[in-house]
Amino acid sequence: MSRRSIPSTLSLAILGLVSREPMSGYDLRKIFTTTPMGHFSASPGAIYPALRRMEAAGLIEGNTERGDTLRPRRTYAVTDEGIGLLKDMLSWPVTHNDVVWRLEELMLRFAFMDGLLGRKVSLRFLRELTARIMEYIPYLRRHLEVQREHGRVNGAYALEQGIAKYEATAAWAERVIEELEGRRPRGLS
Amino acid sequence: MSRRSIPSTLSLAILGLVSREPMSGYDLRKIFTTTPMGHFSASPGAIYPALRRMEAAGLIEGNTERGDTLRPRRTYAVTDEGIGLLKDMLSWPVTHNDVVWRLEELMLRFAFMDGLLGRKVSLRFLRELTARIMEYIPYLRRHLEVQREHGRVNGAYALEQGIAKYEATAAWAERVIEELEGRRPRGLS
DNA sequence: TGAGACATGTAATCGGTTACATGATTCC
DNA sequence: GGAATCATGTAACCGATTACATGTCTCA
Repeated sequence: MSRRSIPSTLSLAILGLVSREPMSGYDLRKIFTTTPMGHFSASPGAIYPALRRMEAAGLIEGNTERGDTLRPRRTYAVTDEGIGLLKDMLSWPVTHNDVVWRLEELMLRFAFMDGLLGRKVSLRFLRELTARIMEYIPYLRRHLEVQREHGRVNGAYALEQGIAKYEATAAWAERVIEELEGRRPRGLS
Repeated sequence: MSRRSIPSTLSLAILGLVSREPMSGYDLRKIFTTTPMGHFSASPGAIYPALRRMEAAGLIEGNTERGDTLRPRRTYAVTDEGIGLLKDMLSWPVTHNDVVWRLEELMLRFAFMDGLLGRKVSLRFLRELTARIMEYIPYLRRHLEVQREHGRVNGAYALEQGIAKYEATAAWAERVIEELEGRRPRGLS
């Protein structure tokens, strides 16, 4: 795990998508508006500046088509450096803070993992994820007691929703581990 | 549902907390660092400016203690206008976009609902939430098929996690509805 | 030739992050 | 009197949102 990083989750999504196949900003916007791929802003004011930043950082490379016109099309492809950073970020360990604050980003990392890194890395990721969630849940349960003691009925219920979310994610991770290990038939959601 | 609103989720959390009892910025920071109350930045650079904005907007009112010193303590209490806005925001219907992009904010709204509005409003909220989730899941399932057709193994799994999260939330909501209606004993998470 | 999809951009504004700075009170 | 905790703030920077602006291609 190195310290190299990327500013935002949006950038990670862009880097991951562009690493699968070269794309224009418009293609990215289409993906963000028409698929559940993360829920990223498809606003041009977010995507085009992000592409320029990443190009300036050497992570992607733009190729201009129709360059003579006033409305050229630019297709971006990932560079070796971009692939390096992406692989590096996808290899990061799953931390407590990831689980608390960035669960969606973790899922994004997982979604891009199989193309660039092996099944083993996916498995390690899932085991770490499960471990971090299992460490976190008791803390949430203690606060659930506190909410109840204070008579915060809805506060307690809302916490229960959080716990249910983490439990469902841990159960999902365990199921996927079994499937990836071949100990269980695959693909029945 | 009026159009009046507040800029950020952080502001909603602050308004809700301050509406329960007057608090200083420091008190808020402590809550954000030591409890799972949302996961808000406890950074002074976020909280103190937010308090000033909300005071300027007339939603809260600061009371300075120790005003003669260079390090006064300011305790903020909600104003009538603040209560009005909060009640209004808590009464908003649950929309598709809320479910897709702001599930955590929905839970925050729910957590503050019982103090200011009746059990009936909580029940309506939960029914709307369940309905919006049930409408959303088939869309996610269709995209799950697309991921599988494209051979995106991890992509499909990541989507399954999303679906599992929504299913767990819908199940939670249905359970809470029954408990609030008295059709089921309460409080066993 | 017009509609609709394709395609990229900018400017103003705003809130959050990070890092830094500093003072007050309590209690041993 | 020193440590820990209480307590508030600011400045630089940055990325996202919103709204606006505009050009290009395809096909009926």
